[in-house]
Amino acid sequence: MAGSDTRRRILDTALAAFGRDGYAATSLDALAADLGVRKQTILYWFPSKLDLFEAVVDDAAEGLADAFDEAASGGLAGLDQVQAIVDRVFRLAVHRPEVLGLVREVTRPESPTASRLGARIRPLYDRARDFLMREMEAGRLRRSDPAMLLLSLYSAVVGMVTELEVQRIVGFEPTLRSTVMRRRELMRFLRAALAPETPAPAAP
Amino acid sequence: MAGSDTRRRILDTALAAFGRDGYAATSLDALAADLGVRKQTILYWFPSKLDLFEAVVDDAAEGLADAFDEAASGGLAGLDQVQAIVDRVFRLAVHRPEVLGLVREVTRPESPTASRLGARIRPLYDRARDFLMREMEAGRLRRSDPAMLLLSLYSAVVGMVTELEVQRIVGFEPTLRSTVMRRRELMRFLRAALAPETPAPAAP
DNA sequence: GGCAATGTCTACCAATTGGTAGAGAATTTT
DNA sequence: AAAATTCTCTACCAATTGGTAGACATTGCC
Repeated sequence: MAGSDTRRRILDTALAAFGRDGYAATSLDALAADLGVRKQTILYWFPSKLDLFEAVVDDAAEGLADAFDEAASGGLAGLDQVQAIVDRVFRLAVHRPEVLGLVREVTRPESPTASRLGARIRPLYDRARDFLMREMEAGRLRRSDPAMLLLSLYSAVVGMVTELEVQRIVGFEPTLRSTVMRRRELMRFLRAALAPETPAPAAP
Repeated sequence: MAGSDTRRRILDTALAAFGRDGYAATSLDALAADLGVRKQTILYWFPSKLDLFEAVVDDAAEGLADAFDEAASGGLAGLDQVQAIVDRVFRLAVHRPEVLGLVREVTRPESPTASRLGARIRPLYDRARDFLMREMEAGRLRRSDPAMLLLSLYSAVVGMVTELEVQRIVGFEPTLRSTVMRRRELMRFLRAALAPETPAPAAP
């Protein structure tokens, strides 16, 4: 049963590599070297590079779904629920940035695995849209097109989280403190955009 | 002088390819085939693939700067100026999605050309931050950390614009109408987040 | 016409790529 | 203990990669 552990290790290392460098820039040889193993061991567990990539995508989608489930299981409502999910995604992004890098990679226009991720993500999307619709009707969120709003949310969160390097580019050293600040800023941003028209926050 | 035209064509085609498929997934042979030319012609104008990529990045940065200049030269203020820039970026993204794809490519954690784009983009960044700061002090925008806000803006705009494929993934056929709607939705989002605390919109 | 510069090409090349064939070790099953 | 299964390895391979060397054509200049 030691082999199954190898499979797990391959998936993890491949996720990191694909998410960081992309599919094309990741060679099986480099991957194998990372794992301290021969390329043929990888090809034993996954018949081809593309098969490996698809398995990694499935694995990552599962991880994402779990994270959402966890954040959505607290029975929260309105902005609090939104915040819980944003926090969870943020946490995921901080200690496993590869996952979001992989999402970015798979959403390339030419990616043959886009539909694969789509099928895995679709249920999450539907749930999120239903939630937003419900909260809007209950007056706990500003009313707008839920599908569009969800895209905006996705863009804001993933964009902010993924584009860490942009910070570095413009000379923003990403420290722990700046990460905390960014999350707070993002929440300010989201709250301002999502809060219902009739404001009731206890601002200082 | 026909050669200089070749150089231009190579830059354009390479920008499209790098922006769509990424650096590693773009081969000089494929590029040459696209151009109806031999790979060695490319290597005549650009000594290596990396040199070509850097030239493409410079070219794209120049294009971005021009777009910003154009949108910022109208002497607008507050949200109107923000909207003008968002519109401009949106327009660029619609008929030249490769440019933003390239930004995404170059902001990969391992990219050796990140600092190159950074140096080209930095002035734009500084100008934008100064603008936001001014507008906040004048009370025309909600007060917050301008650098952070700028990142949020960047994420929201580029995220929304770049992740067109996410729409497709969740079954949103990107039509002209949906594009218009998305821009409107984004502006709603931004206005809600950026408008000063004392609201004065003429909502129905 | 001669000639030099410019630009595109053919002919190669070494290195790397994903992948195949099958040997050999370790473990489990009988 | 023998046999079968599971797993990782060595030895290759054809195709593709970025890149070099230099022939060949075209153009403008004298």
